[in-house]
Amino acid sequence: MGLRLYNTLTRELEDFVPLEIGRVGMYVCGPTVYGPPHLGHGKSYVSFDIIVRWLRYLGYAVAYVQNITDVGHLTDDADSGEDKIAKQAKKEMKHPMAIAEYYTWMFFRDMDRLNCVRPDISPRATGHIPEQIELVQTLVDKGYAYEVNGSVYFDVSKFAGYGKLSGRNVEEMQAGARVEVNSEKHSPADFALWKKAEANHVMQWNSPWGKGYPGWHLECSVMSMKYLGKTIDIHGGGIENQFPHHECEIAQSEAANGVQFVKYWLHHNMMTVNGQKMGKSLGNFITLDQVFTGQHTALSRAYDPLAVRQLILNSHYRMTMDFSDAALAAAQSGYDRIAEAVQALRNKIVSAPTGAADKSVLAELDAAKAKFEDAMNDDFNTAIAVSVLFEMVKITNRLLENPKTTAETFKAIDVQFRRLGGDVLGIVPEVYPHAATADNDLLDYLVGQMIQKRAEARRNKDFAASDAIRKDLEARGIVLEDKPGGVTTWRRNK
RNA sequence: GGCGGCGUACCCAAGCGGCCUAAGGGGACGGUUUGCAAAACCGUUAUUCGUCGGUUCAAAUCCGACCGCCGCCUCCA
Repeated sequence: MGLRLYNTLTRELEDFVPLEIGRVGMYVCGPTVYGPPHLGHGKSYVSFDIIVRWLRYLGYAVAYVQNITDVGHLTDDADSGEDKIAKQAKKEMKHPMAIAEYYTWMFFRDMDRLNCVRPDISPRATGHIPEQIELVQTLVDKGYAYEVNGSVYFDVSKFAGYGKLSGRNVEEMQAGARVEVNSEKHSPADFALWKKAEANHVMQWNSPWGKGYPGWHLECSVMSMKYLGKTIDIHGGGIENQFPHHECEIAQSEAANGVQFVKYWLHHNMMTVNGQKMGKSLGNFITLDQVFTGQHTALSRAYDPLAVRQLILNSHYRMTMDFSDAALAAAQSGYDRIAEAVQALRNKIVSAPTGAADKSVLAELDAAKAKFEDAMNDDFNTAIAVSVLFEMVKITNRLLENPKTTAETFKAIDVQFRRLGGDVLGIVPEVYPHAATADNDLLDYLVGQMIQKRAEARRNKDFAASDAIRKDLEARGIVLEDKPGGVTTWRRNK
């Protein structure tokens, strides 16, 4: 079975056929950098990270572009209100570019912690002002846009396909529109390509229409075209951007180029808190950093970034996910369970007897892999994919109890964990941060000394002393576990 | 008002016409193991999928109505 994905444009599950054999151009709408990234960003970019990773697993050479919006757009409606980055800049008494710089850094930091692969290109909107002006000019020249008083608007009535992505038509929208009519526009549905800047607007550029700044929708069209071409395979983003943002991107791009802009539109759904969308505007968001440090009243503890990732993968990307501390705690427990098994497995490879890998285990692994691949090919069903990892955990634990299991058998399982759990899902790291290996040698030695002291106390039936040692270590985040055969292992439990 | 989506066990969540008397995780309870823990293992926890109808040999899955919740139509992941 090949890859099938849900295309928002056609509202159907479609076979994935790239424009060019073996290559995929993928553009994902990035964040506007005026605040710390929150759990919603996590769901968004983990979702697309998985898609990129899966395409690469399938052998495609993927060019992954994800922009950074560092020009503030407007806080209330399309034609008035304040630039959000400028607003934050005033608040922090910094230059808008300093704000963008700082939150861009924070975004990358948190995405790295979530184990998202970096985009191949992270273009900034401010780095593409000439190209944006060029596109506006093209649209004016072709008669799709008009200038009024230093601002340029796209004339929606000139573009027949407007509404094809979101399934709306202009008349219906106007009936219930919440937007105040802007007198400059020919029609309320028209949208700004270029806005005239007032003198006190910090971010502004020269243009054929005077000093101004670009409209929000413009950057994605421009950067997508510049780095991936006039028609791209995949464009991703949040469902809330389906309209107007993506609809406007299509109108601009197709009007200018005369060819289809995007073949497959992929939209992920929102993260909610108590059933309400989590958003910067709503102020109900929990930042990723707060989750990783436990610094939020809604959280009972700090969570592993990869446990957050696992929580996100636990549901389908097109479904809303209601966030709760309990759900995250459950994901953390599940993550720990996989981590325990994988670490035990890797430790065992060293001491297990040599010999050929067990054929029946290899067959089980193949069956698991097939199930995993089918699930991922079915519109990226990560929930099933994660469940396959748990099946592998079961196999692992079963074999760990059998002293005859060979190192080759364990190696085969580890390879599959690395491939599916690591390369694809990104929830099984190459090396666990707190694993008793490598640079933790000294700690391993010291804890080993304590384990010996405790073993001695236990031999003397001095359980008070042995329990004291265990409690003491536990208070410092080190858990001792007595395994069958008189072996005691340790692990960290922050 | 228009457009879209969701409602599955105590919680999260997959399944989208027959292999479903419904994956997987968490939790809870019982058992094995253990000096005690921890971890692991075994077992139990939805004859039922918001409600009511309909289509079908067959429905959680399709259709209709109703109830509840959410998103978009203003910036937003």
